[in-house]
Amino acid sequence: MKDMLQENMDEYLPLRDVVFKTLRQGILTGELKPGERLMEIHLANRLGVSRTPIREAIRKLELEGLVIMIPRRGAEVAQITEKNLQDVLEVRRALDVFAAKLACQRMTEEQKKELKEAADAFEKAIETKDATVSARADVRFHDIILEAAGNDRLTQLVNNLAEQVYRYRFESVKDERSHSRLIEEHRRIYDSIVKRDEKAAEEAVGTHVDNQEKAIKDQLRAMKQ
Amino acid sequence: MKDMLQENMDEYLPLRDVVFKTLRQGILTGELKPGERLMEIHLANRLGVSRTPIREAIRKLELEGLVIMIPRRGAEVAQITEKNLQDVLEVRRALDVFAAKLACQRMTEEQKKELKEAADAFEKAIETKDATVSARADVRFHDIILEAAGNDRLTQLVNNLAEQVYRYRFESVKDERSHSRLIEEHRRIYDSIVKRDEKAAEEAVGTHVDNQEKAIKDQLRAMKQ
DNA sequence: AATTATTATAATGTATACAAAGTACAAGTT
DNA sequence: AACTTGTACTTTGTATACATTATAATAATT
Repeated sequence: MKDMLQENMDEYLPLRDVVFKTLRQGILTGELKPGERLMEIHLANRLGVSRTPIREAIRKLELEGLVIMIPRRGAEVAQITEKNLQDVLEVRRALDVFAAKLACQRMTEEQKKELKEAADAFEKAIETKDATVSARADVRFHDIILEAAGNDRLTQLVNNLAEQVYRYRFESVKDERSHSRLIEEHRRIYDSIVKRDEKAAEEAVGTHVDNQEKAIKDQLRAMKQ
Repeated sequence: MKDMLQENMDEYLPLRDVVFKTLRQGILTGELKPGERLMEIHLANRLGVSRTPIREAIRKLELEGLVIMIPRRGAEVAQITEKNLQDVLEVRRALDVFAAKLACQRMTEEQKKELKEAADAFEKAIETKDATVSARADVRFHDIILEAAGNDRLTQLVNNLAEQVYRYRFESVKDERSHSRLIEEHRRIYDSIVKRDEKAAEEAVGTHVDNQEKAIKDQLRAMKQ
């Protein structure tokens, strides 16, 4: 009874958090374009709230690096420069590799089973050629590794960094030419982690992220023209 | 003339940022203790501002992980659990090691000179036995390595993580028994980076952070009693 | 015609107001 | 004595108001 109450409590979300999620989604999906100004009154009207929750959401986006503040002019969606993207990808690679290493040391038998299921589900998802389904399965696979790494801060940082390049990654899963490569890479990652072979896992994740990086950069170059 | 104006423009800081820095400082120095509630009206009165800048500052602290929000109850200073500290230190170690590796690849001759100066300054600072001066010199040394790594996102993350353990690190520099060890470690880091010996640099930074970690944990255990 | 002033408009920065939820404590009930 | 119930009070969540600064468009001047 008390538990049920506790559960339903979770449903309450302050407007600032709703706005935060909405704006972040908008930025990541590209609905809000880099350089676009985020004007409080406009957003408030559009979302049907007052300026206060908007402002508080923007403060969080600011710290996350998704918007930049110009004093007395307001917020605008952060530009993704090539250097910036490079920096994010570089750090993400390091952290993903580190997560794989930790996962080798800490993964439980239960998690091994989950990882196997996720790997299988990913291969099936790829076959459906539904990019959304594949992307979700891909996320699930990596989430299990992160969970196995057992470091909440690491999880938070990797997820945040992944978010910053989200708009591009989706496209990379779409590209059918890379499907067999993706499956192969996941298999190598799975095998090495299950064997607790740290060096192999680090290497497998490293090349996996490298390839993703290449795909993203191709994408970016294509977009520029 | 325009430049001067530009410069003076920088002096303007929105109250929210002043409050943000003030509160963060308060948390990191321990003036605001873990578990302590941050009540908006009290803080507003104490700092002589309205609730609005306070709230916006809290939103940023929330995302930084320095305060936690309890819905409809407000913010309180985040507890540092042992697990949490462990997680932060673990990630910080990985990123610091990574920064050293990048620094080996990218450090310019100019930066090498700066690093030498910083290393010398650190040794002199240690001799003065003034903990504040030593700590500052220590920060300077590590900042140069980060700068040489040439990755802004990495710099941001490392600084943020360092901040989370700041309240303990200060104490570790104070402990005179560790002085010779610190000097020795800095020398090894300096030497390996200048030689662009990635493996050695990674190892040197690794043990440096490990030792720091031990010191912090001793500190924490001592505080508990 | 180009450039500077002027002025109206709109946006941010900050403070305040008000409603809803949470807290604590006293009074009443079993 | 333990447990509700009620009530005053505090605090957050949200909206709005006001002041200051930026923006843009028009008029005035060279």
